[in-house]
Amino acid sequence: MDNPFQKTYPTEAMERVRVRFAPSPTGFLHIGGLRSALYNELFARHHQGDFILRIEDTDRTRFVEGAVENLCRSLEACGVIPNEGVWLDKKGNVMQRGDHGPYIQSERQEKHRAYADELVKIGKAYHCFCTQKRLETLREEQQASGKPTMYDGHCRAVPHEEAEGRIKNGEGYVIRLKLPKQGSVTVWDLIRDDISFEWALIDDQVIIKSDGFPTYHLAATCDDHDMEISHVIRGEEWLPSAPKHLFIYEAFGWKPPKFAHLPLLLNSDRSKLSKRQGDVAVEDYLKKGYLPEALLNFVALLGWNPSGEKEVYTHEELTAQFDITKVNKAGAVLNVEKLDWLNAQYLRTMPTEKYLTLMHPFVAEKTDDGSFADRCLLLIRDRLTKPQDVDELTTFFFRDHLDYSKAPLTWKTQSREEAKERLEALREIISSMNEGTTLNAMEIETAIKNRIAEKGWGNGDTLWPMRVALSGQEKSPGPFELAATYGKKRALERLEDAISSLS
RNA sequence: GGCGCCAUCGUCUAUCGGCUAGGACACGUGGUUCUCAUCCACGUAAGAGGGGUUCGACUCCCCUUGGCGCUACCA
Repeated sequence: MDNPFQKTYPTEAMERVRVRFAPSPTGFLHIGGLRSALYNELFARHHQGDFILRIEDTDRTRFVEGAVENLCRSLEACGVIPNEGVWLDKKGNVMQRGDHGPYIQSERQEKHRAYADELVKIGKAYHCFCTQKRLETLREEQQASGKPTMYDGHCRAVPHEEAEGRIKNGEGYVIRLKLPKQGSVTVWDLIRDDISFEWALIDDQVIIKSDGFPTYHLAATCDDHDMEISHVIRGEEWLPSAPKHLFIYEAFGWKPPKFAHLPLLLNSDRSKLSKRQGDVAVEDYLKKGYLPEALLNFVALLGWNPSGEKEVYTHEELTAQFDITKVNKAGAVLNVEKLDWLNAQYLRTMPTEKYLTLMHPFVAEKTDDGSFADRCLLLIRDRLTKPQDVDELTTFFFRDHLDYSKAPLTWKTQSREEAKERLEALREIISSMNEGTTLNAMEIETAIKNRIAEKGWGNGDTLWPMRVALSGQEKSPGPFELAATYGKKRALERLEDAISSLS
């Protein structure tokens, strides 16, 4: 009854949901960007709408070669795929699709220009001839006298004809919004409800720079309108400029979209997530071997959750449950340990075939024996957090000989003679076993446990030497599994090595 | 400085006025066990402070404090 979102949320009747992720191509896809993209995508899919990728490259000084391709690849790797806008074809070329193009902002410059001129014409914007120098001095003065630093409206009063003349004379200029000087404006946000701002405190924003390019404020707003964007879901850093955007919609008599400003992702010290403190690039996480599904799951739950006690969600489940109004207002600290845990969950529960296919590249160079490699991978599955851990966990499998100086072959206070005696017995048991193609861990266990019982030995004084003989490690998978994984021949070679090292 | 946003375990969060404040990660203890890991069980741990409103506030309102964002011809 008193839910403010019932105003018109989630979508007005018959309205087509169209949302966009609009990054600027300054390098790589930021993990926070991935979350923004995901929330947009989830919202769109949930409401059977469109998810558009638009590239905001109006700042030519910040453009990075290859960044667009990079962005697309990271999104695709994570399965957050736009159905409209910029995409990469099979050869990796940047392409565009949809009837609302172009989707690369720099290609829309003429439209932006026309909109800006229109705003000037209807008295909602004006040409400003103030030099950088003047603006600097102004700012310094304001700072010195403790006043808010903002444009003083110096060129607001320049008559149209004079402005035309000065432009004709080649004088440099920008176009600024002619914002109201009094009253207030209220932005309605799906996550934060109503937020009010005093017009008097908002700067006359530059919408066309002296290089003729539009700024974000004009370009994004006009493009959102042209592309019939219904909901603008973006980072919280845009909240303070939302009134300017609203002003443009109203100036043109356009119906504004609904806004949802997402909370920021934070470093562990609660500052805005930065490169300085760990990885922020999606590609870096992927390179480290984190699974896209895990990363997506992780990022989705940073600032939102479906309020059950479930932790692991598929993309489909996220889509079905996603509710933009349930997104948290507070920023969220990135907790890599939880990502590790999630990743491990995925590694353990995915189909075995998929697991092996995924992991194979990490051991492929170490052996030609594919079946042996698979057995090794299966054996370490429970001890894996990320694929890159594979190396550390498997190297001993593929060594010709193990270095037994690193871990004692003797258990606790056991004598070398006794350890050797046990290993010789084990060698005899295993060599008498019927191998087939591989040994079976259960059979080995039964045979060895029988012998232990028969002789009155202890588990520790038999199994420890065996396990270390096979692994060369203090910590490793169990001895029976190791023997089975090696196969009869290799297992016996290892035992032989260990026995001679005890002689 | 100005404007805005925010505030539950160390971290991510549940709670839409009734709470013995729930879950997950991390951490600790115990069990299984030759080791480690897995797995299972258990445990430590939170409503920033102060005022209201109310029979009743973690939940609503105000103030304070703290954190963050914006304050560019960057997005």
